[in-house]
Amino acid sequence: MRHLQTYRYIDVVSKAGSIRKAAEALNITPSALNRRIQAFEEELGTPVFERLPRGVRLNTVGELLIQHIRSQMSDLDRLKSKIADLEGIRRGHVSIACSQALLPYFLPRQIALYRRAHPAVTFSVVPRDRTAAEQELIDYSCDLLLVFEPLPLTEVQTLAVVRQPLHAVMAPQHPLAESQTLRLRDCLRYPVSLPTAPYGVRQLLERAAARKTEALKPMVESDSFEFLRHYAAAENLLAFQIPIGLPPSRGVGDLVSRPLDERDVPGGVLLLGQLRHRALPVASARFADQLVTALQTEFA
Amino acid sequence: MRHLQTYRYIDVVSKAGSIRKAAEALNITPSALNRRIQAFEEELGTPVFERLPRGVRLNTVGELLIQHIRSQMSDLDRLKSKIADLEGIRRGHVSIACSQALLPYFLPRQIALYRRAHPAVTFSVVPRDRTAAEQELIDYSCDLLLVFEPLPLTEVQTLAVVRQPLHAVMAPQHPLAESQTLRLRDCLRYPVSLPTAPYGVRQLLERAAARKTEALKPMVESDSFEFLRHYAAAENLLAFQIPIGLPPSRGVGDLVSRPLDERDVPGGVLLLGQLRHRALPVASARFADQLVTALQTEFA
DNA sequence: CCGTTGCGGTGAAAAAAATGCACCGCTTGG
DNA sequence: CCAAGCGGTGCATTTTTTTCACCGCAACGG
Repeated sequence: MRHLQTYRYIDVVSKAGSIRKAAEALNITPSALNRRIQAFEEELGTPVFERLPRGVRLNTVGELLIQHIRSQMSDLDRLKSKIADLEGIRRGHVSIACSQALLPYFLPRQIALYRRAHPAVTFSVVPRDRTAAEQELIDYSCDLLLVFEPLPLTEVQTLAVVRQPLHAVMAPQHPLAESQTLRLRDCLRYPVSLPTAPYGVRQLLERAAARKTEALKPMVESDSFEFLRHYAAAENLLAFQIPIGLPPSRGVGDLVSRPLDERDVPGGVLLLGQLRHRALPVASARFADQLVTALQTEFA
Repeated sequence: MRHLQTYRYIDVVSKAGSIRKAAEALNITPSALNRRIQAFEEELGTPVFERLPRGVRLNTVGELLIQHIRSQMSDLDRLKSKIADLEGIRRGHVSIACSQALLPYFLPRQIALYRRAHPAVTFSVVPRDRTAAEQELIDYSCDLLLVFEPLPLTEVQTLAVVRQPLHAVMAPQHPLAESQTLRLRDCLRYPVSLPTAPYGVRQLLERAAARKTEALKPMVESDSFEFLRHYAAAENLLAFQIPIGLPPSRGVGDLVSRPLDERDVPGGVLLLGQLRHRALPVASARFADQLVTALQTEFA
């Protein structure tokens, strides 16, 4: 909307860190952008940016302002989606920041289900770790967050929480594939692969191992659960995953999964949330509702 | 702020009911205003006003839009007041819609008290009946509402409620001035003056009288409590008022007040509220805090 | 040490947008 | 049937915004 251009400009400048870079991104000359900002600051009666030798940065007022700008933009989106809804069009866009475990099965299924009912609604799914996901919410870059083992998130309002025990994933011919549930000690007798330290799965395992005074000695580490899963199949290693990241049946294709005994490794939690006090666009709110019921019925 | 001019224009047009009238109020030509509205509607992709033979009126989308506009404007005010606060200026404006009983003693005292601490904060006090006061909140024309015996107010969020027993007000030489508390039956033996039907005081008395199968036969009716009070002194009639509308001591100057027995006439409630889900400007929020504690300590 | 680079800012010309004016067609009410 | 009031439009005019070319400044690198 044109009357919010200045707001958009300020937003872009704050992200770019310099007027000239922002101007390039906005396809206008730096001087035009500079003048807009100056005019706005004059109107507001106070500077919004600190001028540094290598660019600009929001000052305290600017921080307040940028929050206001983001919330107003999101509110305008919400208005538009309400209007679309009112016209029966049911358009919209839903943007979700989520942990990797959601990518293979859960979200594709849920999104497909939602889009069968509302084909004009589009989706963005961005894999993010737990802290980055929260930042996406705060920036209004995402509507929803769906992460495993969140850190204390002060800006997030919980929509649903479900418990997720850890599973070990392995090739069908792995010796442990015989057991129905696995003890941690048994797992650690075999070579394992692990996600890197920031991930919830890794932290749960580290904590559990520490309690048993065992050490984790992963043969392979990676940021990618998909890689770990495939690698486990290839080299007959153990990998670890949570149920929502596993196919609905416990063994499918070239891998099987077995739950870890909760006495050894307590399950983590998977959290669906949104930015606190934010009113979501209708499409996002409806999709969130669907996720809440899906999570609760599938992982009660 | 200039970038919200179109919003302001739309707001004024919606209130004026015609583009030409609004244009006059805004000191621009109707054609300029008309074009702005057309441009905005085109940008939005849908009309906002219905064109009628004698003017324009908001359509459904327009109603949605106007809500959005009001909330955005109020949000901008809040941002500005936050900024002022941050700069230590503590400016601001507080606007209160209230019942008449608040006008003589309570609000003047409270506002004076607040302004001693924050001299740059300005106030509007508009006397309104209970339904009109709610409308003021919904329009964002007022920040706070302070009314006696509110009807069910769905859009209002309660900040404080205090009980207010009814008092009879009379000249010191009135026979009933002897008693400490009054029974309804005693009062009705003497000529009384009453506020008109929409007022809470009147309704409480009507209900109480009906229960006792008595009838109220006011000698004088008025919309103005101030008039009623002075008239009671002049003709030696009984008037009725709630404690918050009376001077702190029970008899001062040429009038005394005596409480009605609560067995006959149950007290009403005085409610302090704001628009639900609205974030108030800092000044209004602080003043509301002060009112809450004042109400609770003075009328616990 | 000095040239180079990238930054925010400015003056004047050029382009774009908003406005004012005069007018149209329409409905309504006397 | 006409006058009044309404929304809408074409065109000249005014105002605002953008561009272009340039300045001074601080940081960096040889």
